[in-house]
Amino acid sequence: MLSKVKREAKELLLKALGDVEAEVTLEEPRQGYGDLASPVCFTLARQLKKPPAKIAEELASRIDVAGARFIKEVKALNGFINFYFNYEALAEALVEEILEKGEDYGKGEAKGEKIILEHTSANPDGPLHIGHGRNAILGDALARILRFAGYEVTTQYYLNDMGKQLAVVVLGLRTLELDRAKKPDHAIAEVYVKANKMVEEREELQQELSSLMRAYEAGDERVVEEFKSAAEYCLQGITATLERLGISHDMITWESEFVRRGDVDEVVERLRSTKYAREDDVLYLDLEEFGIEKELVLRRSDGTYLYATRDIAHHLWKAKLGKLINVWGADHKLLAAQLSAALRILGEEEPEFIIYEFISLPSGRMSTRKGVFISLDELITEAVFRAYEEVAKRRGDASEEFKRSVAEKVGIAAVRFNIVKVSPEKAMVFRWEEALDFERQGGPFLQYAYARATRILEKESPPASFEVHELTDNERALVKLLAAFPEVVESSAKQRKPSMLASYLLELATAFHRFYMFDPVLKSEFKDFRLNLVNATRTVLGNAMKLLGMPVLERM
RNA sequence: GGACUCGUAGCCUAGCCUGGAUAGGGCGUCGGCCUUCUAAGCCGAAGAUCGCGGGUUCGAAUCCCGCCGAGUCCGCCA
Repeated sequence: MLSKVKREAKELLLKALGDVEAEVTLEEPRQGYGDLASPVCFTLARQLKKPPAKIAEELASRIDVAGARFIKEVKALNGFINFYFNYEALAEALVEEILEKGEDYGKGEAKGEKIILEHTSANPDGPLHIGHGRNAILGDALARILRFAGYEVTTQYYLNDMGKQLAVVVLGLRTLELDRAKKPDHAIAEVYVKANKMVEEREELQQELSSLMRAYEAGDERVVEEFKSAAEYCLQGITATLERLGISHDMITWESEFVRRGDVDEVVERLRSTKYAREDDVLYLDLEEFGIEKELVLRRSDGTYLYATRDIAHHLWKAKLGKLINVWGADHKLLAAQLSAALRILGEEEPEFIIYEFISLPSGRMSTRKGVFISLDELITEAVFRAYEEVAKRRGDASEEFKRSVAEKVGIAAVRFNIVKVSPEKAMVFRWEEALDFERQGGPFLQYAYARATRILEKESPPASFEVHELTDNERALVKLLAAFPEVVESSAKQRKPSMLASYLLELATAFHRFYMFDPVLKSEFKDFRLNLVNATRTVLGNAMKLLGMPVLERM
């Protein structure tokens, strides 16, 4: 809807410009300068050899607003052209559109493009820690946004089953007891940490580890069974955690598939015949031409392949399924560059990478191997517990079931929102006080706005017809934000930035809370319109929260 | 040492890609608002050399260059 208004403003400007050539841009000005602004006169100033303010005034006086539907007034100020909306017309058309489209309001046209979105992909050697959580939450939000924007998205978990980590777990399971009472991924981590120590301390185990890995690569039936059951057991725990957060994957791809199917041999042969290949006792690619100093080793002197080699084969395979997007941690930047270069050499399409920086502890980096990490389970549990205390304090008289259910949803929303609202390129330091401090503008703040809207509508449902009065400032702010939602979805998808949607949600919820404070609905003479506005706001809040995977609450 | 990312009030953060009018928020601090649709809310105050220096531009937090500081990576690991 906002795009319609922008188009109208642009047309008015172009018409007033006549045959003067200029690139007309529109921006959203700060408060007090109208609803849309164009700085076009600044670029024209040199061309016309006149001060911008003068041009703006002439231009503004030439704009005829009479035939416009959503623009009411145009003013020149400080060299800018400022447009003022006809909020009454806009509100009427907008509210009708939102109520008609409902859950589909903001949805983009089908783009006819398939996307394979890889995210989470943690090694099956223990539970997800909060760093993996950033990956999963970011990836899942992105998947939801892309789908809503009109892309056909398949989410993928790439399971790294050929690494040393899983082999250490398997080795450990041969002698150590698996604690079946524990959540599977946590039990596996316990074995992993112990086994790692053993391997470090006893040399003969390192031999055993290598032969175990070779046996797995060769497809030794008994060993394959051991690896598979260990990985699957761990995965049970991991998917349980993800499920609690509302995250799922459409497909899980096992790394070992590419080796056994011969995909890796094939891709190595292809790369070997290019001019970038070098071969002495090892086979590697010289990637200097791509600005990468570090050579990429494809095959060791003992003839085995490396993780990166297998990943090239993996990407070649999945590129056939659609456009590729990978959510990877910052530690994989070099690998991402090397992988891209290798694919470029082969003339294949390169994946797009969403790189996120690390979440570290005040004491430093997390490490599953050392057992130094905060698991996502811990974080969720603590957040839900904290939420429970809050509900108990505020709704002490409510049923136990109500308190538990609200606490779960508030906790999940808080965890997801806290992570998704900050840009991925920002490194985070995890502190419990901060993670559990339900900040004023966090997940619960959004859920509360939704619940407030719901409670009003429970008391009285919005009538089908309504008259629009002259809007208050709070109503205008709300209308403008609601109108912008489809554009926010579109650019959030295009820029692959869920955090944009998070910022939008905060603005929308803030606008609604303010409206709620100052503009009574049920006791208003404009009740009919306001009920509809509340309904529209609730719809958009719900749609937007769904895109971030946040549960909504009817009451809290 | 090299490559990449980040640097915005005491703390956290938006804006940076695509340059525009007084740099948005939040936490914390101080002061207000529940006889009115749930105060997980709202209003107000104080708090910013947008790391530093230069350049481009009518105009720079935003683009370019240099420097400083932090993080990450630089295995025949995954």
